[in-house]
Amino acid sequence: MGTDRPTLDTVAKAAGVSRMTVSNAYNRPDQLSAATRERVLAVAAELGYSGPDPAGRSLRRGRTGTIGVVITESLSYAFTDPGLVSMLRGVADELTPAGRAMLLAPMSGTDQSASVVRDAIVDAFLICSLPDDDDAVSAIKSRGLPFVTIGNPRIKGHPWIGVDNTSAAALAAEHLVGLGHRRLAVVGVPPVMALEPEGPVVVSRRGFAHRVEGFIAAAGRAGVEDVAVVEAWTNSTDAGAEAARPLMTGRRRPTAVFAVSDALALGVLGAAADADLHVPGDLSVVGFDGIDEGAYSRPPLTTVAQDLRQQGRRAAAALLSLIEGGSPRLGKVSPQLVVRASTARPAR
Amino acid sequence: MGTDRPTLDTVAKAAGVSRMTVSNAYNRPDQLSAATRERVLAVAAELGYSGPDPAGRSLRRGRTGTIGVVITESLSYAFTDPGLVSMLRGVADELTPAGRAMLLAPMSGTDQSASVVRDAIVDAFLICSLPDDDDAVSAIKSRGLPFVTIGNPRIKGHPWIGVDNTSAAALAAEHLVGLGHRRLAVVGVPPVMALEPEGPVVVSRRGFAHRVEGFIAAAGRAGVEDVAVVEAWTNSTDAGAEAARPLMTGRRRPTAVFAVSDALALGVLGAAADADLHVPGDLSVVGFDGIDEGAYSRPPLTTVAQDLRQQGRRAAAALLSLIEGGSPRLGKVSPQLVVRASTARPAR
DNA sequence: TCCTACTTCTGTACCGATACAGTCTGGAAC
DNA sequence: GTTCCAGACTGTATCGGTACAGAAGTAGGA
Repeated sequence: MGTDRPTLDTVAKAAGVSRMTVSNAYNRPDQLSAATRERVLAVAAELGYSGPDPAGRSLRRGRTGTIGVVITESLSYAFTDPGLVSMLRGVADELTPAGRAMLLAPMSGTDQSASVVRDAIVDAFLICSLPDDDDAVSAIKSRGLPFVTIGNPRIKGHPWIGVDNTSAAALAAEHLVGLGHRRLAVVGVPPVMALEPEGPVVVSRRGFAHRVEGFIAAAGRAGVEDVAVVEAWTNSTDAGAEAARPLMTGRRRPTAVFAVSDALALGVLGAAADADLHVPGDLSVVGFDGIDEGAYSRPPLTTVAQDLRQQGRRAAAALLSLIEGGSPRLGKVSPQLVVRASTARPAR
Repeated sequence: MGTDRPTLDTVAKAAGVSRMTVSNAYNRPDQLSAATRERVLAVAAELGYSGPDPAGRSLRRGRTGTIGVVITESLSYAFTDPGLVSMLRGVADELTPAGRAMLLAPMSGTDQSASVVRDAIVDAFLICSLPDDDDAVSAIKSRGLPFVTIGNPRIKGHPWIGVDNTSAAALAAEHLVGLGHRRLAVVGVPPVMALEPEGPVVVSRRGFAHRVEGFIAAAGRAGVEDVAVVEAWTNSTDAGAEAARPLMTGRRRPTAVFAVSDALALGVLGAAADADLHVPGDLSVVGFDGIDEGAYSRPPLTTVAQDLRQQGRRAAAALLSLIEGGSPRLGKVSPQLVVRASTARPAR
């Protein structure tokens, strides 16, 4: 008694029509007379009924209108990664005109990740940069909903989009060696849990390791073996700066640095400035991803661009098509070396 | 017949128990013997049943485990705004330990925004920076779900958190005037639709106009009337650079610029560098928001920080408490003037 | 032996809506 | 005056679960 939320039934009784008629007033205006419809809506408004309850509707209809997005381990971390954010932006680009919402699952690192996936009220999943053996991935598989993956788990029978990190990193190596650099360094991120203030977070699912290997291998093929490797504790600008600091001094310091992400690379630029090294005069820097900020840094960053926004867009489009029963094709994206002002021939 | 997805019933029949027992096997292990539970789960696994369907469950339970987040007009734009992203990060911080997911509603600018809100399968809404008269706001009100607001729509009886943009901007003015600047400029964002590549987008819901007014008023109180105002076409680094360019030349160019967001301010730094003006020697720059990037720019940015991450965090915490039946209190956040290296006394 | 107390499991009634297959009404067609 | 039909509305079953109350079965104590 009292302040119960009105339902279809409440409105139906109050308007003196059947429940179906109220439902039709909202969903199929052509199934009833305009007069009745107006009356029903008026009664509904008076009762404070705001339309069919989404939960009931989605149960009956069998679809929810929302897409689940599952990223790395920690949502909080995801928002600090400009690459992931622009990927999300691409997803949003595609979902907005389709009128679908985006459900971000909070992957808490350890236990719940799978249970969050099991409880997600969605029509389909978009997986981005998860380890192959992640519990969330198998949970998604067993949900039996359509899904596509970006970057990491490549699952047979399901659309996938991404770059070949190994050959992409080779572009950076070839560029630097081509400019004449002979002492190189790589700033990577270890493939382990990083301890963030809010807890342990796996940050290296985006093929960072392959980028390091690909860079070293390509440098080797080009005749350069002198490649120092340092690891940043996480994929962020300040971690990049911190990791690069030791590379800035010494007689045999590298003349060029490849960072496995633009976020790190921006940190390298900062560390260089702090060490009074001029980029690109004293040090060349190459990043990876092609985030917008790279174009506005001082100097603008040379990078291996992979257009994450577009990947997000295409993945989302594929997902929508999958939901409609289509069988979209995705696949490898070609990375582009974007040469800006952070690389040059080494000083003599 | 055939490949129908298994339900509780399917599993119950196959395991020779009642539907309730299967349900309990998942939700209340203490309600049945370990042996039965194990058998039920085994049968479920064999049938490929991945646990209770979230839609059915949420209908029956009356809660969904997800929070709806409604931001400005375009989701795509939201991801380009570092301030909004860090606010989202704060929300994620709070939601992750609670095991709740975050539903981002795609506000498409015009029509659907309200219908997306009506169809959102959520327990509560977090509204961020919407105009008071937005359809989505009234749609949320009529849903009758708990909600809190950040920044713009301040609604009686619902928790609100935000800064007083007018007095916050005054901090910037007082700082600059205190340093001795007498020719000032403001980079604002007009309170209108901006035309982005993907369509018209309202970008000025974050109190930009109040910041401009607050700055001018405070400068006036301090005896400085010479305040030029330029408008960026959107709230982004490149728009900020573009808008600031005309301020960089001329005999009577301003000696200090206040940008209504850090994103814009970073653009101002870029424009200054392009014009060979030294910051802070030739030009002081103050931003607004306190985004992380401001700490790593060259030079590090003086800014009026409002800790958006924390606001997101507190708003989300309040929302969770509201869902639990609590009556949380939020309120005004005090902005902090963070003085870094982008401001100094004007050159003689 | 009977009774109480537990544990374990089952039955039934919803949660709020929509699909589908009618039923009813009034008017056009013959 | 029937027959037929389109349009407007209603009844019932069901979507997939869970809450709650009760029914067996099992043990321990008097």
